[in-house]
Amino acid sequence: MKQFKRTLVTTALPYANGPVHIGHLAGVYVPADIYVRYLRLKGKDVLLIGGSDEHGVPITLKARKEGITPQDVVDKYHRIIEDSFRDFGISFDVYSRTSRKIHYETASQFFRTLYDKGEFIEKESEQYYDDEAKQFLADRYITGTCPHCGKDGAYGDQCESCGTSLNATDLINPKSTISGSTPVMKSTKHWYLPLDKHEPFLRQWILEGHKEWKSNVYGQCKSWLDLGLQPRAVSRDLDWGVPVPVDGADGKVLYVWFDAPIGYISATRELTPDWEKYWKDDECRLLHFIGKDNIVFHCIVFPAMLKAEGSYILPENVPANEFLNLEGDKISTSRNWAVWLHEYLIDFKDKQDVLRYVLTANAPETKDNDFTWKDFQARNNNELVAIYGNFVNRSMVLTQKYYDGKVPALGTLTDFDKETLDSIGAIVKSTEEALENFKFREAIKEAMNLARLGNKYLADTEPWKLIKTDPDRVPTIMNIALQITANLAILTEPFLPFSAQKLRNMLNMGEANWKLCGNKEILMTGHTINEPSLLFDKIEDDAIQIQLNRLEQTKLANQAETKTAAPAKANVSYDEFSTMDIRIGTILEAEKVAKTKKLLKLKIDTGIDQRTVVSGIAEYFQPEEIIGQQVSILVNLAPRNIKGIDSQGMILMAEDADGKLVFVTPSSKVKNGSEVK
RNA sequence: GCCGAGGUAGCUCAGCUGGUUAGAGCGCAUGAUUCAUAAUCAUGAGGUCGGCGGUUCAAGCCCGCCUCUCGGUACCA
Repeated sequence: MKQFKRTLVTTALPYANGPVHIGHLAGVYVPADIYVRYLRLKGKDVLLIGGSDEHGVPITLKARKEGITPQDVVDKYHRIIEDSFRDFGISFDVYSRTSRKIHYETASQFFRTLYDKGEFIEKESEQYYDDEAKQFLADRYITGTCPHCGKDGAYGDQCESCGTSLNATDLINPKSTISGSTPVMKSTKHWYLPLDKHEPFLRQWILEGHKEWKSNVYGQCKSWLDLGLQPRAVSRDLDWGVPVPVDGADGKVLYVWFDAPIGYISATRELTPDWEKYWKDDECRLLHFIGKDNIVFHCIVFPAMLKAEGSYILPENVPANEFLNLEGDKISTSRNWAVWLHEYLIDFKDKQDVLRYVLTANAPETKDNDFTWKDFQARNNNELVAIYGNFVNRSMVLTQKYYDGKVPALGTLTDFDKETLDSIGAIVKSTEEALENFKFREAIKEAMNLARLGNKYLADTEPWKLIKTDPDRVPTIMNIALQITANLAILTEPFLPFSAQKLRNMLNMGEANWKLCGNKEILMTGHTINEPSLLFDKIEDDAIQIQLNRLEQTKLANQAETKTAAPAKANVSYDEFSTMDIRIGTILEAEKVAKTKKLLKLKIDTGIDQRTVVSGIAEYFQPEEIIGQQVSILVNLAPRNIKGIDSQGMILMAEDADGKLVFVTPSSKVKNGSEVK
């Protein structure tokens, strides 16, 4: 394996439109912090880079909604995020933000280099333009009626009520959210990064060169490469972001996906004038810690950018994690279904390590995992308190009691003593091995085995009995128990930095140094330890119940919201309404459209004729169970070809709050062809 | 539909290029113990390794089909 002189660890930039939650922590920041702390303890040259991602349309929308500027939005969340990371002990060497001047310079330069090298292609395209506000509209700035579910308030990229992803041009009756006017199509020029051009290189580099990447990462890259890469726009029409540094590009900024990863580089520049040692020297190892939603950007898009630029190194590994769920449901910022870090730090003051421990022991390394408060409590009480805290406490209390806090001298070692001392080294070794391979769950379990070893050693040697029958033997036992404790103080430092620090203070040890790990004489004979205090406290049921109640409240609030009917659409005249010809018909035949998930091909007797309609209801109905069903059908909708079938009309469906579709059917049977008016 | 990842004890997960009676932690049961925040230590119960079929002397691991979960992608008049 190649030896590197330096390591640069980047962590996905949190988007500054909300605080950080446990999903972010478990997936990215906790493992990255553990890894970096470990390397630092080993005396390695390593940097941990982070920062807030502050551009992009969602932030401008949030600002508009709250009547403040985008800068206000990002200032607010950047502060919350930065403070909570610091208080939580994520040991960034630099935590920057993409609205800083140095980032604007770095990103502009980066773009300009690629531009000058001819690495972009230029394309004109037609996009919606707001004539009143005099600006092009990003997809998110356009709302209208969803062509799928018919609900108002769908965005140009997605309908939030049915979850369908859309093109802005699909929207019925589009409106600009800026001025409320109807947008017009207008031509605009943008630059594209031709990912397809880099495909052969990426294929070679990943599929041949990095077979050691985690299977989820490797698999997703392969999936994308096999689908074929497309040119991707690097600019867009918006006034919030890094301006495109080219003449005649007024009103255009770098697309946020292009700008954000460059933030890693700007943050490093902000930190040190030697930043090129970390970015442009192939003796440096670049690692990206991310969640699975970011795999494609960090394994395909960003490397393509770096390669196109030419002077940068590429990531050596991208240890991406899966997602963490909360009490069985997906974490969601918009639904407020999350444990927010800044709130946790208040509710569980000085319990940073408990959350760090739980999130590491249950990290979503190979598949999505579930965080439950009950598990949180159990791991604290049964593992941190009972195994780690308890061992530390009993070895220190005994030392105080028998030897007045002075480390007693080692006497003659029994075979069991030697075996136990050797086990320390073995545990350190397997912890290291797990850490080197980004297996943090396994690593923390191994580290805990050291505390288990200590408990077993005390139980087997029983110094509290020997003190009466064989007092000369006890100093050796207590010396060994204390050496195990001292080893724990170092070994657990990357995972539980606050508790490890506290333990070192109790042991009167000084700074941690990984080189001492596995050493059998960390504490010298006669060394005085301090009075012990508890490392971890039990968490009682009521503290857990408070959290569960809060989540229950969120659930109720969300239900209340979805029960509220959408507001009425704008008025239409009777003449407009009467242009629609809605009839009652009967389903004669139904079959699933091959190679689709949602589509049924229906044959309808409309009373006028028998016609074919394709309908997206296959997820809710089996073909055989709807034959004979009476339905309402819009018969004069312009026909459209779907999956090679001409669809002549649209079946009317009512959508329930949970998204379930039901037919709009006459309350008693009527003749086919009856008009609905 | 297609692509990717996953489905192993009640829970959370290990299981290397296929090889003896499938492992760990937590939980549970029983016993021991009291230095310790009733914490600890030992022992034990508990699994047709998602299902069916195949290859092999031998399959949790390889192949085929099916099924469920998560993600991506197509599609929704």
